[in-house]
This record gives sequence, C-alpha cells and structure tokens, in this order.
Amino acid sequence: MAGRPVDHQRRAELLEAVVDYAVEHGFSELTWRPVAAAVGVSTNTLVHHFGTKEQMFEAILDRLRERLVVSTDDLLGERPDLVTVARVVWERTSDPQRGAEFRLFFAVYGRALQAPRQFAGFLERVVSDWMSSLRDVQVPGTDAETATRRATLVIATIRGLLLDLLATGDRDRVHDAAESLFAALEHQL
Amino acid sequence: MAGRPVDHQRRAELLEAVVDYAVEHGFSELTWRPVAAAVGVSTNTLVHHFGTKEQMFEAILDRLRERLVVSTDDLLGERPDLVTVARVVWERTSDPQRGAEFRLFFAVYGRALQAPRQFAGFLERVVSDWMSSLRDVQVPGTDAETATRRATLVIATIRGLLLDLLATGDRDRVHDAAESLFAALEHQL
DNA sequence: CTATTCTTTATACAGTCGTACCAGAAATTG
DNA sequence: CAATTTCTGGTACGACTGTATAAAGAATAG
Repeated sequence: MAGRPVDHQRRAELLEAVVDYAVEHGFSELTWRPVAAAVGVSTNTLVHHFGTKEQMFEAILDRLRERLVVSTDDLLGERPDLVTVARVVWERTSDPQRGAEFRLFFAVYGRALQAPRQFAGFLERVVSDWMSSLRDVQVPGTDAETATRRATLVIATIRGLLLDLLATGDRDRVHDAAESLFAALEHQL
Repeated sequence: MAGRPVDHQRRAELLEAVVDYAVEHGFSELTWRPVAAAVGVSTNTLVHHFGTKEQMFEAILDRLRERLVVSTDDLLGERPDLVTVARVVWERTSDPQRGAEFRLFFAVYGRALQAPRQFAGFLERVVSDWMSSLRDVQVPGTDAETATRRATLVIATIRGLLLDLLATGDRDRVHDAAESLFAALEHQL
C-alpha cells in the first residue's frame, strides 16, 4: 500500500481563497468556473477538493463562521460583563473593514431562511452560538430567564443595527442607537 | 389609430401570482420558466408584461413592499405613541402566517447588501420608510435626536428579533425579549 | 525501478438560463 | 368590413450551469 498522500493543506489554501471570493463577489454568484478562474485553478481542481457544490457551500459556511467567531474569542476569555461584551462585539461587527464579511453573513442568512433544509446547520447555530456565550458572561446572581432575555435582545439588536448600518451607511445615527442600548443594559434592562 | 388597449389589470393579476410564487419558493429560484409554469402561462406572457427579469424583480419588490407596509397603515392613522406602535408592529411581523413574506424580505435584504447597485431602491427605502413613521408618532416634546435614536433602535430590534424567530422558531424566548424592549421604551429609553 | 494514489487539466454532456423572433388569436377604431 | 395594436404561445439560440470521464503529471512505498 503506497500512493501520494492527501494534501489537506492544499484544500485549506483553496478554501481560504474561495471564501475570499465569496466575501468579495457575493453568495449568489458562487459557481465553479468563475471561482476557479479567480483562484487560478481549473474547475476540476475545486471539484476534486470539495466534491459537490453543496459540499463547497458547507465548507465555506464553516470557514466563514470560524472567521466571525474567532474575532471575539479573545474577548470572552477575560470574563467581562454583558455590557462590555456587547460594546466590544458592536465595535468589531461595525468595523467598516469587515463589512463585506457581514454582508455575506446576511446574504447566507436570508437564503437559509428560504431553504431551511439545505442550511439546517447554519440556522441551528446562528443564534445558539452567541446565546451560550452571552448567557455565561452575566453576573452569577442573574436568573436563567433574565439572562436568556438579555442575551436574545443583545444579539437581535446588534444584528438589526448592523443591517441598518450596512444598508444606509449612516454610522452616526446607528452608533447613537447602539449607545442607547448599552445605556439601557447598564440600567439593568 | 386603433389597436387593442393595454390590459393593466392583467399585469396586476400576473404580478400578484408572481409575488405569491416568490413568497413561496424564494428569491433565488425566481426564473421565467418555473414561475410561468406555476402561474399557468407561457414564459413569453411574463416576458411580455414585465420586460426583462430585472424589471420583474423591481415589480416584485415594489409589490412586496406594498404588502408589508399596507398591513400597518391603519395603525398609524390613530396617532398612537411609540410603544404602542412598536407593540402592534411586532405582533404583526411575528405573525406565523406572514413568516414566508418576511423570509422573502430578508432574502432580498441579504441579496441587496451584496448587489447595492441593482437593489439601490430597496436599500434606500428599507430603513427610511419606517424611520419617518416612527419619528412622527413620538410625543411632540421629544427632540429630534432622541426621536431618531429611538426609531432606529425599534426598527433594528424588531428586525433582529424577527431574524431570530424565523431562524429558531423559538416564540417564547423571542417574545419575552420583545417584551423587555417595550418595557425599556416605556421607561423612557 | 514498479505500483499506487493523489492532483490537475481538458473535454464533453445534458440541462437550464434569459431572451429574441415569429405567427396566430383577441380586441379595439374607423 | 379592414387596419392596428396587444396578448399569447412555440421555437430557437448562445451562454452558462453542475458534473462525469479520461488522461496526464507528481509524490509516495516497497
């Protein structure tokens, strides 16, 4: 038994380039040939490493999720309170340099809502990923219901504000509204 | 000068059927042939009445916007306060029977964020439509900045909560969070 | 070296896409 | 009636889709 070993790193490289393309060109224009041309390989190279197009979608979503989560991993290690987490998360999600990533996120979100079967994994995690984190950072005395309520509200408001910001680009108005959320949280919402 | 008159009503009928199809089957599967088959006409009938596919998209978005706005027109006529409006709007947007319409709304929203040129009209109105209404219903004494801040927050939170609800279907948790938003608004957020 | 497996590319195939073209039916004016 | 315009459907064309197949080159083990 011999043979050339599987090159996992090569697949990771290709995935990174494919995700970059998705972030730049959008989710609805994600077809083998244009992606392959942009990456600089033949379409069959992509097919060989990712299998079917649906499997490539899954790989892209997993990687996108990693990118979006990793950027707040450091934060949660310091065990801050909910308001601090909300502030920092908002700072990072509203960073203009990451706008394209979140535009892709919402594009996937919208598609997932209309094809829940295909995007079952995405829909299962899109809220629960943050829910657990935001519940844990609240003061120990908080009862479960209140913690869940606050976490739900923080996730929803930040995402809603981000939708507004990405659509209008009106940073002043949206940041002003975000500040009032944080103020409400400090007054024990 | 004679000739058969243009049948505007026929176009309206077709548009209604096409929007129904879009609500049911999603925005990414909106192609001439399947739509025509579902509506019960030939593809050329649709092309004849709508022109290009992009023009059909615009017609669909206009009609969808009408459907979503009309459902809250009656409410604003009674000049209630912001909290009342927020409550009623949330009641109606979280109505399970209208879930498909809002899934389409978010699907369009996500696509629009990645193709701002094509969906410029949508992006211009998606926030401003509500902004003006929600600013107007606040008590006369409210200064402009506060009114804008509250309106922005209400729109964002309702949309974020709706995203959560449509993804998870967890009505109890999301409605609980919505209640806490209304409570915060009553305490002069 | 040979044998084996992975990687890459070229080619091809059936299907769908938007849409242009054409012909006939329907509805109007004169 | 004839003339004109809209409405509808059938057909066709080029472009693009996902993906299967086959054939090379590269990297390993024995």
